[in-house]
Amino acid sequence: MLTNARLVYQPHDHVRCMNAALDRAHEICEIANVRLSATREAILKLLWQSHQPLGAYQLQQQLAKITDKPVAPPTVYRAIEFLIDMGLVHRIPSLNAFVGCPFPNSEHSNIFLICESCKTVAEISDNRVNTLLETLCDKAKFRPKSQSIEIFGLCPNCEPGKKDE
Amino acid sequence: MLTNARLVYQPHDHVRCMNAALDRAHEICEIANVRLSATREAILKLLWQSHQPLGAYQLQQQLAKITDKPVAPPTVYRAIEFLIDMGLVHRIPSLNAFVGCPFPNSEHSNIFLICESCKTVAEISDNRVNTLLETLCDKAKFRPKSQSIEIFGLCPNCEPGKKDE
DNA sequence: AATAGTTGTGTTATATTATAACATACTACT
DNA sequence: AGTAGTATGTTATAATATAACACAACTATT
Repeated sequence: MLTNARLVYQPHDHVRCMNAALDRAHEICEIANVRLSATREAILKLLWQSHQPLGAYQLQQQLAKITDKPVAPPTVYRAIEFLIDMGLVHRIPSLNAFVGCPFPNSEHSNIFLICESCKTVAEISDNRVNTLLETLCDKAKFRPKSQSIEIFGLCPNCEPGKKDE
Repeated sequence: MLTNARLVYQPHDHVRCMNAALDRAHEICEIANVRLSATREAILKLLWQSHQPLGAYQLQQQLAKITDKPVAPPTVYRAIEFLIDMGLVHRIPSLNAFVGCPFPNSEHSNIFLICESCKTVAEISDNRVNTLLETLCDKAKFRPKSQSIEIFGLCPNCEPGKKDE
């Protein structure tokens, strides 16, 4: 099992967290021989400002703040598309929003824990879930290609009463 | 485990399928003492025309065809919201579309098998998945409230080569 | 360094999905 | 019939996403 839940739910050196993600991104793009252009890197960096997903238009706005020349929606969507294709970013369908992927090299498809209060998203990658779902698909004679598992609820910081025990 | 996969993937008496769903809906609304108005029933019926999900604007168009007075989007969305609240319909977030729920009385949260070719959606309800996901949430100290599990791939009818063996 | 081919971005317009806000109509109960 | 509650009509607009074509930047080769 792979997860960034502990990290996400605790105060941590987020700058390091972000830099690690950016470093991984550079590596991955280098290996794949594709360009992590300025726009693409900027979008990725914005997505790593926090563990809350951002919508395309939020990204557009924030990009306008830090750049001189504001960009139009297609540019944002193209950058996002690239990052998703490279496995560096995930789309959270039910939120129409995007979040940086904490372990882009993992083969496993991922589970998102979405806090309904603070909107923080943690990710879990677990083989048992995949195996179980594959078994179910098999029984149904369905051939799975990809999946999206979103769990909504309250993260430990927003859970009323006990914060950490 | 509960599923409508077998049914969905095989030729079946769909009129009966639909009528059963409508009957269930009437029952459920009666018990809950809420109104399954004409518009609401029409929308539900449209969603049960097939096992392919429909978007809000597709529903609007189809409704316009069978009714004399076309309705505006809010009416469609309100009907959908009602049906979702009653557990009679599901939203498929990644498709921005809606589909009739085959076992509205089930407590379990559901898994959608979405065929990328014919768009058919089958549903599975399985306790082991829920249990496993709860265990994972527990470890992450995340309190789950609801979930959405979408699996994309090919249904047996669209799987190239072997149709049924 | 000039060229051509590829890849990335700019720009404009528009499609698609969803909701806010307020007015009116319907329904069930007394 | 009157009234409270529920459902729908209507208008406008917000929010999300993409199509289509022009231009620019990068890369590899000569």
